Amino acid sequence: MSTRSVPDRIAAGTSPDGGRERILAAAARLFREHGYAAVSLRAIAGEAGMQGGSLYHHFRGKEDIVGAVLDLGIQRVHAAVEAALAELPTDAGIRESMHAAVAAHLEALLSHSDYTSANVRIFGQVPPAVQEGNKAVRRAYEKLWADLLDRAADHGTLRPDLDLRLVRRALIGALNATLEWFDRENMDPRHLAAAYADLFLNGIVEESA
Amino acid sequence: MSTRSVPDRIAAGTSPDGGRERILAAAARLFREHGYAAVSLRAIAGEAGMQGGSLYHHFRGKEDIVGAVLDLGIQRVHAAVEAALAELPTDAGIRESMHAAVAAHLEALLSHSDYTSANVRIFGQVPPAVQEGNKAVRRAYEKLWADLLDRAADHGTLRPDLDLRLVRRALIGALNATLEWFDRENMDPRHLAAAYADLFLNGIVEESA
DNA sequence: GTCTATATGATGATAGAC
DNA sequence: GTCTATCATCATATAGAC
Repeated sequence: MSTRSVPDRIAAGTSPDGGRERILAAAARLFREHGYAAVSLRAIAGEAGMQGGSLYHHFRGKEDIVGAVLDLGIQRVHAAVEAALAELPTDAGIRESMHAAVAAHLEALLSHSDYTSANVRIFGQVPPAVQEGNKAVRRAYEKLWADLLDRAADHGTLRPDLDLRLVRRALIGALNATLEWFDRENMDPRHLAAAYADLFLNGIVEESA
Repeated sequence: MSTRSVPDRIAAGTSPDGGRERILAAAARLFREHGYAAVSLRAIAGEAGMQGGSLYHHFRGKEDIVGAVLDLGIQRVHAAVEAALAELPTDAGIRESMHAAVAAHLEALLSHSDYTSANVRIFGQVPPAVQEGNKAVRRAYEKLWADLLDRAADHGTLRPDLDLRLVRRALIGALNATLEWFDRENMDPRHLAAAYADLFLNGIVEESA
């Protein structure tokens, strides 16, 4: 039995998962900035405070590392949005639900931006086997949004001529694109969320007619 | 004076710019699929039907090639949208202008998808000097959209509380994200353009109130 | 304008000491 | 669990023949 607390073990680098987590954080940051192929295992190890060969104690290889980074990039956003929707009253309308989901997505997206941006940027560049592994995680998150929009449509609060698949893709595309320009120094993510939810709910023109 | 027509010279690979264009097309396709660092000059040369050393007759090196690919990815869309807007009557409203601009952006984006997708995917992964070179091209295209939205706001046809910078970024983000899933076999780009223009103009909820 | 050959260095992965 | 040493392979860029 360990004689050190969990934080102490993490600080000492002897936590069972401390090494693994340090490696993933380093990999996410480097993959985001330089792409998949440009990042050497030596560079990841260096950022994580170890030598190249030590990575193979925690992961089977480069594909194993990037697979974990890609999955975390989706799963953290998925968990945040799921939790935000669970906190809403059961009779919440589309405006309230959309705002909560958009705000949770953006807050998680921009808080874990090394993982989420790495996912958006390099998914299309990793080996096919790694892509396949991440697709299941992606589909699970897409279903959350599809269900949210379907429920609103069933309640008659959405315009009936919409293609909800296109709405979902446009919305997620616009949200994820914020990774390329958003700067916490200049804007509050909650302001961004309010503006984006309003934009998709109401559009830009003054009158509907 | 050449005894062959321009198409013949291009087909024979003896056009003054045929080699350069073949190299750029090959590079765009490979950069899009595998990322910047993953693509070797030998691979680009092979796709273009030559050997590695021959590239240096047309370009100074890898950064020169990727810079040209990134610039073309923006410039071709910019030119298409500019031409579409120029064809509109001078008294065209925001609905007509938005639809024309969205349709032209999507058509050019998806027609030159190797160049445009390479730009979206690898811009953040190329050396800083290459990024700087492409930023001027990006800013020029952003100004076109900023002017379009500003004119509509001046005419009072937009909701007055909008942050037009955010509207522009959300719209371009949603449009460019189509590169990751759009398939010409399953959808007409004009249908996509109509749905996206309508979505941003009118939003998704049934009533504005 | 394209070729071959080459200089110089970095890569992913592995083996085995401690 | 981390280290060092090493293998085989691949990279960009250059030089010079044709």
